[in-house]
Amino acid sequence: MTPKYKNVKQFIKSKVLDGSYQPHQKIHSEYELVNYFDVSRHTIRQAIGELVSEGWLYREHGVGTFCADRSRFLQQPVRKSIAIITTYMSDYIFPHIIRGAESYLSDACYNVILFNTNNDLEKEKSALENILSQRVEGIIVEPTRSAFTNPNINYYLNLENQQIPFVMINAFYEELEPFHLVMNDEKGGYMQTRHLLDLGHEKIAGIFKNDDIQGTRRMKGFLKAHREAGTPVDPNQIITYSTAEKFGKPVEKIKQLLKEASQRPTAIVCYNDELVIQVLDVIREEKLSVPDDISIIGFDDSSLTETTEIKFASIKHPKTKMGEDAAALIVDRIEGASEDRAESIVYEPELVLRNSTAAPASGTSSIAT
Amino acid sequence: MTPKYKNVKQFIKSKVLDGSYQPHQKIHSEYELVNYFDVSRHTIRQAIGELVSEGWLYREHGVGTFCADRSRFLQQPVRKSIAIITTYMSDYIFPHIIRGAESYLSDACYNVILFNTNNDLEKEKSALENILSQRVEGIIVEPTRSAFTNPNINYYLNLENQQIPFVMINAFYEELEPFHLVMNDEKGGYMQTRHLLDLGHEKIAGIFKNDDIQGTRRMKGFLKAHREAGTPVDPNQIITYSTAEKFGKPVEKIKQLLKEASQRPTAIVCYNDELVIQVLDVIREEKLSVPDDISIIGFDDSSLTETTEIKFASIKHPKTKMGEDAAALIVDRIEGASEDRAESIVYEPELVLRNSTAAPASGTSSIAT
DNA sequence: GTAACTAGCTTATACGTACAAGTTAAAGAA
DNA sequence: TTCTTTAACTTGTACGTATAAGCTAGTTAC
Repeated sequence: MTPKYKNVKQFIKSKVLDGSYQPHQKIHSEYELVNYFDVSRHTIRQAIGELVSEGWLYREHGVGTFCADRSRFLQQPVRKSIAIITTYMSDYIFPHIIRGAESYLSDACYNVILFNTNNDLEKEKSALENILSQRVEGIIVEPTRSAFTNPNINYYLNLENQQIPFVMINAFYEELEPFHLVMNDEKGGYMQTRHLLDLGHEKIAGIFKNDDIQGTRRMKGFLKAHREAGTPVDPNQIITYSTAEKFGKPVEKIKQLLKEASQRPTAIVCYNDELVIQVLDVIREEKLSVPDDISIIGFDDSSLTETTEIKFASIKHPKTKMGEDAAALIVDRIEGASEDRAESIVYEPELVLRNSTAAPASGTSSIAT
Repeated sequence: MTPKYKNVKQFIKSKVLDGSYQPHQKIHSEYELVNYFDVSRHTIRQAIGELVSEGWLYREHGVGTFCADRSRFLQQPVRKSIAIITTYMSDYIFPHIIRGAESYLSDACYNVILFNTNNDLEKEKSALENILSQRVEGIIVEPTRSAFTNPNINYYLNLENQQIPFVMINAFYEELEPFHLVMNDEKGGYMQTRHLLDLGHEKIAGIFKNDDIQGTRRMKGFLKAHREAGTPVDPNQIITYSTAEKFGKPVEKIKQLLKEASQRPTAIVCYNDELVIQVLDVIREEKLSVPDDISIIGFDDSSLTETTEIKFASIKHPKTKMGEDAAALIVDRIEGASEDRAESIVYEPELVLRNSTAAPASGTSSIAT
């Protein structure tokens, strides 16, 4: 005994095939079919539902069910694609990384598909789901909230199962041991701080982000430099902030430090150049001068170092080159030409001095407090 | 309110994608899911039914429902894609435009494929060829060297033939009469200049780009404001430059003007905020002060207006919103839901004042020199 | 004439019930 | 032990009901 819904299905299919239903023509309504076959609406819907999912029909809410146009079976070859997932694609140095990757990948005949997470794990999840459900050859990903355990870890493991290569840039989840391209952030933080210690500073404030690995590593370097120099670190001089607090907390905290002469540091190590810009505003407000009263140093050596009246020191970040390298690495792993050559890269930091650092005025000095 | 069965569907799909359900592994039974989600079995069956027809799962009568092995079947469900072609994707306000578009398009379930031209017509050509030879549903393009005739015009005409909709942002090729989203650049240039004229300035320098339409339009506004105010324009006070000359010519020319007191303008209208940053360096070099000696005004109201010690006036640019609008417009045209609603947008400029403009010191004024 | 409303159609979602049919493994009989 | 039965579970088919939501055309009100 064939099920009723299969009879209905066959009946409609025949009408499509013999031309009784022409493409885009409305077929009988569900209730008409209910009466015609003397079955329940559920049965009719089951038959139509399957025909829709098989491409014979399509439905329009409130209008009716229509015969599909099956003449379109032409599908052209699709170029291979690489997905890039970034946290804040429009800000700061990220666009440069993307441009580097785009440049390499378009030369290598790959499409670049872009996903932006806004540092939102839900968005990262939906990006990964999209990627897993299409054909993407590889992924360049900048991890979201890299200092914490990532709930999307399963998706990354599944990428490995499905042999879709991915590389992580700027930071990476330790537990995954993925291919990665990162700065030596600890050394970078060390170099920032060491430079200031060498100049004779003894009271150095450090402002670091605490929800990505870069921040915690740079702070580690900050502490290491102090330890090595035998200079004690005053916990009050360390300020940490999360991405959400970016535009409030660090500025307020540093303002407090600068206001009280007893607390005031003679130098400030900043997590990145964006932060330097914010801190410079505070310094101007307090009528202090750089580098006479306060030395300051940023990280990433972005174009911001040159935009203001104070051209400030920073640590060089590969930016565009990192994008290119990431693209090259992923293409290598896809095309498998050189299994051995493909490996992670740790970029060594480089100090770029400008006129924002100098020996401290006090201690030996003459500037009034 | 998303339907319940879609939630169930998404839940199961996530489990497949993140690998919780491995291929050929039995998933939870229908009644387990009924209890878990507290919905009827009908709802569960609807969700599973769709996932089966989409190839995520398969069922065995009397045994259970299983995760399908998608590894070879994977090529089928390709998401629709929109291409974005930009001139300088990493610089200045462009990343914000892209982010706006990405945000809208990912919500609307489109992939974003990125092409960067570096203002190189050859690259624009190869991007268009790529797009035409794949299945791309629509294009958002920022024209390359828009002030000149475009040799790639045939590709755009061919896009029209193939009924692939495109919209142009920031500028557009007049001869194509495409859908477009642009600033009212002439009015913007007019407002910059008018503000300075209203303050009493009579010798205003204008620095404009000459290889895109934005530049020529803004200059037109600059001239119109002068004409309307009855203030003659000294041709020596107008500086134009091409993209290639961006980092040399405008700075040198303005330096010449500022050095000679007889030529020195009391105010400067800049093509955009990036240029203001460069000009501010020259002003500092010449030991002039803003706004006492010189007023200055930028265009685009980018974050640069707040980075330096002088917070400068600018003309507001929609940036992220422009990206969103462009995406909405292209999606509208693809899905054809509202043929009449889809139309070009001209954004009206808005003057944002900060502390970079004031009445001129000489002439009628009281501010000490 | 036009605009707003409404009745009546369509499909969409969701609850319930019942029984059929296939599979599995434990319980019981040989 | 080995075979058979059966209980308990799985998915499959099929009915009924209700309400929501979208579209269209005709009617009404202005």
